[in-house]
Amino acid sequence: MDSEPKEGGDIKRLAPITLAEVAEAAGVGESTVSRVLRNEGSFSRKARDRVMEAVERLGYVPNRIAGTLASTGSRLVAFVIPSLSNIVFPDLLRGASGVLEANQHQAVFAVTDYDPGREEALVAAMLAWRPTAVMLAGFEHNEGTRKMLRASGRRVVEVLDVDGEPVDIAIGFSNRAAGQESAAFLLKRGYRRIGYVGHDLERDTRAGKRYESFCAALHTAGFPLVDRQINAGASSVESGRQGLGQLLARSPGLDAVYFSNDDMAIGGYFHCLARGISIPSQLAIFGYNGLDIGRATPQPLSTIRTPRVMTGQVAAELVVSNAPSQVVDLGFELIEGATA
Amino acid sequence: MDSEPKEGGDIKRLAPITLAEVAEAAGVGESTVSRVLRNEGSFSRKARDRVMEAVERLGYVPNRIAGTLASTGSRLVAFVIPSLSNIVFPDLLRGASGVLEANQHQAVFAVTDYDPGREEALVAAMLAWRPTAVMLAGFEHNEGTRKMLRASGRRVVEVLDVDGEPVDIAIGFSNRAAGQESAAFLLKRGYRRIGYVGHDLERDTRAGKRYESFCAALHTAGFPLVDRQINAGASSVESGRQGLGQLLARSPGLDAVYFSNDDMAIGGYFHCLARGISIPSQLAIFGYNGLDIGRATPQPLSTIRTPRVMTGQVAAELVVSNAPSQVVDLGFELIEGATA
DNA sequence: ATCAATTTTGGTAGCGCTGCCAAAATTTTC
DNA sequence: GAAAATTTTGGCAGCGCTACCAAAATTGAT
Repeated sequence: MDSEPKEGGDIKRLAPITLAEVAEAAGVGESTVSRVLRNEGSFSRKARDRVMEAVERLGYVPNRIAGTLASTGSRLVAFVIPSLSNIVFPDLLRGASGVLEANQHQAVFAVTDYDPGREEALVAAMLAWRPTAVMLAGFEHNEGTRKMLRASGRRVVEVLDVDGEPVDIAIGFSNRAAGQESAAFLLKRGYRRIGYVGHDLERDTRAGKRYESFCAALHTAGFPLVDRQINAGASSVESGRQGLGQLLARSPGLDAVYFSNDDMAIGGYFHCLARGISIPSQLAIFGYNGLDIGRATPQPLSTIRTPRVMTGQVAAELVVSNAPSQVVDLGFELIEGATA
Repeated sequence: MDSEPKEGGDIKRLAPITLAEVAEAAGVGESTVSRVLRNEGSFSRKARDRVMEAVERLGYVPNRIAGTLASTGSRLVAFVIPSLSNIVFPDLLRGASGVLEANQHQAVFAVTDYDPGREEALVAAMLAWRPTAVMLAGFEHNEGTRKMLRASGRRVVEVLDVDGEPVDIAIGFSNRAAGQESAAFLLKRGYRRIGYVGHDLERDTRAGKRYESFCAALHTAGFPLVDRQINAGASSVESGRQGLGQLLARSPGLDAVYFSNDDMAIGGYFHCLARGISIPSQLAIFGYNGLDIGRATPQPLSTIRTPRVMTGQVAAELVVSNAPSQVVDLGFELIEGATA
């Protein structure tokens, strides 16, 4: 094997087959081939058969680059997401990709790593493909990003949050309400000395919103947050485990801990298992996301289940159907579980 | 809000700015603008400044569709992956996307749901974008898929496996070796009555390869697999938990269980926790993947850690550098852990 | 100052397809 | 059977950009 990229045994062509070649081979005009392949306009059954035969025989694959340039609409949908480590985003992509594929669209994505500057650069790169829509996480974007999006003439969908002013469409659930309800639940259960373990809130602004409204609700109820441990970096099971260890070392009297998400909460759960802290009698644990793993633990995790996959589905559906600007609140479900 | 998609306050343009308009505004020729923006060929400092000023002022975003059609190479890399639920694939995408973004490429993806027919259709859809490369999981593809890929003139990268005949490039690790080493490890530790809990092996052919070579190794050693529980559907913690329950109900005398991956193994771990089965003295557990969560459990999971993110990185690097056809075995690492 | 070498510049022909239109073929109507 | 209505068809401009080339401007050598 040498540096030559391809040298494919049988079929060796530098340039792929073009529509003109198919037309030639089928003995029809280019327009007819185009119409048949897009199943648009009118053509005779005979023409159709001859075209299809030629397409088959030559192994023709249409060039969407050219097609897009000539027509309008790229049938590409761009996702500019903060991360792929946080299961939230694969779930979102999963929901969307099914719908997109069923509608002959393709998903393009790029990962910002929670950096608004990168987000701006990546949005620009994405817009260069003239996508049908751009999907972003949440509402916190640079002014430059927002301006570019507005000027782009593309659909813009901000997902996984509804607490903000959308550029065009927003689909998700209220992180503020989630934080508030989590607090209400813990209070209702009688917990009073409540702590928090979270990851980098500067970057994950949705987690930040949950935290803020959680604290506010506790405060209003007269039982303000006792202590918190906020670890740098992304959320992870390990971070949650260590975080709870550090928190409890400082504040041993806590009776419940709210985690920034389920990954962190599962880590906390493991800490308790390892230390023999009984849940929930000695310490209650509450998460966010409603991951599957939380249902398989010996005690099901108390958490809030968010419709992440459905967010992706609905986002994709609105985009392919060219729906009007709107905010769709898909809500969430509080899972009582057995850890709080 | 009504059905009108956009009506963006200030900037209202149906068609985005074109390069010709920038040239006009900057008082230079189109070619100059093109050269400046691609930073290719030569141009004076003065020309550069005028172009950049106009670009800035007009908010010009180049049209890559047109650029690609006129030149060669779309700077798109297509991923046709089986799933987004299995963390393996987000990890792969994560590794690749960083490298791609750093090299001005974009990732497009589609999800086959482990269906070779869908894979074929999606590969065709992807090839329509004339991507720089197509990345696929493993070697098990329809003949039609393979033929299309060979005829496409694109780079083809088959990832996450090296046990097979690549179309062009293969990067990953040996699933057969992993199965074999897992068996050797359990035997070395003295386990003799070994079972297996897995998910749908027809579809996840890489898990199937591990299973086969695991069984073969046990057989060779004279301690063939005692029993197995194979659940339909994708792998999940819940499936692993239930699977182990069913397996142990049938074969209570097992002293070790090999799981199709870490998700399943963690499920098994939870089953043991819930039933008070002590690990590893009563039952040993061994997984595959080396997920982070397995390091945070009270007893670290015994497993094989695979370089999934690095697979993505290397795949992307080879593609952007137009490396020759080759097979890259990234190997794996056996984590002794505390569960086996 | 003169001519050669070099750098910078703009015009223009496509890239492969779709959209438009008028021409050709077919069907319907009287 | 002729005229009108309808369906089917092919030619060609042009989508926005890059590649190529020749012309213009600048620099260097003598």
